[in-house]
Amino acid sequence: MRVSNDIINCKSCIYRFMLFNELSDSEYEAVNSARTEYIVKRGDVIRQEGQPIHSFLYLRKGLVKLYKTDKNGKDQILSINKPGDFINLLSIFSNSTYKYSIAALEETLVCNVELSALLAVIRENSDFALKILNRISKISDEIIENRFELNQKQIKGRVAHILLFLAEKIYRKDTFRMPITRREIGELISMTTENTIRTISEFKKDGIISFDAKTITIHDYNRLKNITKTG
Amino acid sequence: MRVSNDIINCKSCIYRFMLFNELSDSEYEAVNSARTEYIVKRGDVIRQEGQPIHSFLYLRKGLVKLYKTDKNGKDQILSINKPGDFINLLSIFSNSTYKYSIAALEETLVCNVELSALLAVIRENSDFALKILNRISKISDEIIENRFELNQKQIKGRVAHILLFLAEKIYRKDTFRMPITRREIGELISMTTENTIRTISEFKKDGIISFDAKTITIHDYNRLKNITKTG
DNA sequence: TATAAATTATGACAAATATCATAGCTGTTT
DNA sequence: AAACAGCTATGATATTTGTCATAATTTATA
Repeated sequence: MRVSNDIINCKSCIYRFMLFNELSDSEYEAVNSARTEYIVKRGDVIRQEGQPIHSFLYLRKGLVKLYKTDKNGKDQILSINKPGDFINLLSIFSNSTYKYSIAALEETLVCNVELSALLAVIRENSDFALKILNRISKISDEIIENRFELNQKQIKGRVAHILLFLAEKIYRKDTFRMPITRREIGELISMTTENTIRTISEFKKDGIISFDAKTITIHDYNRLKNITKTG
Repeated sequence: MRVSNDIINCKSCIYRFMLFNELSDSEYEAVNSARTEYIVKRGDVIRQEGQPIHSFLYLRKGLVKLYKTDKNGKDQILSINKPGDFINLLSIFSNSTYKYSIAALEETLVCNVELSALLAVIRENSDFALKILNRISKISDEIIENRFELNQKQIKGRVAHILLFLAEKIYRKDTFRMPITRREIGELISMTTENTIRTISEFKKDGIISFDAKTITIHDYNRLKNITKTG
């Protein structure tokens, strides 16, 4: 019952919300009663760099980006998060204010747990604390691993990497509505919008993908995977 | 007494080893008795990607690099660590084997705490667990922030960033023995060795720095800082 | 100390990426 | 439906970075 209450809309959630199964009934109630939810739409900024941190945030539905704006006003996107992800875990324990911004890429259901409730449970339950340590390490591993991968690729490999990520990790489908603009892909891979567009057009010309204004279809996974390795 | 036992050779250690001051005497003894130390010299690999994780590692003296080798056999350096730093904290809680390699950049005194002893203390002492959470978040913040900074700079800005890091964060001196080769600087900033060398030579020609085979001196901090902003 | 190996240095050229300009397309608002 | 803003598209050109070659210097080692 507890689990079904927390699982929405995403296969991987079963695995992800297991975190809460570490808790006793009373601990779970403590977290749950400190929880609020709200819906945001594409473009809404959920949290902004510099804002104070009051809560622990996770997604029940939708898609968000974690990003940071540099001094030239350009954004760099650190990660894209899906239902079940704890989207501000990296910030909670190291800073009193956000180091990154979070914005919705589509209609998104955000859950808010009062930070004090989470901290109380961590204090009570050391196994839960270790689970949090594990989760936080994995999140940071993923971001670091991602930058490591991108750094050894040129633009074609980087774009291919993102397209595969969307198809395999986010949508688990060959055809999907593109959740991010070409500019945002550029912000993910640290390339200009123009060259990102050029690269995607080239993939289309080569028959690897096809797309219209709304959706994109991946036709040749092998070739795309090859490009992430060689390009 | 406990503190003096843990402070060696580095101003920032007083701050850093405060972590252990969270512990009761018996907890501290548990950690301390599970501790061994050994000395390694420049080039020695302390831990290698893929090795199983048995211990918690920190430095009492020296300098190490955390790095990862890509499929072309090229290294990317994620961070440089100094005395007081916990050099494998990111790996401990997320994986059973190392995701990064660690190697000494100079003669280094490494401390090893049996992982089981650390975990036992974390289980007993939730404030200590929170401190570990804080530390791990800061480490990952630093690495991510670093990549964010580098991504918005061209080669001159990146090299300047590293030189300032060495002078201000590691040595706190204008003149110091260069701990890393030009190739390693390139591996830190994701640029080729040749272009890294060219850039450093250019700084010399411009009078911003001077160097011989062993040491380097920074003459114009302002100009170097400016380059990190504009370049 | 002699020799080898790695590092630093520099030039010429190739390749990748950024920049600037312009235009068509799509979706939103009035 | 018209007007607008933002996104996609593409060409021309400039800039940045990488690659390859070669040599001097430094460091490590026999």
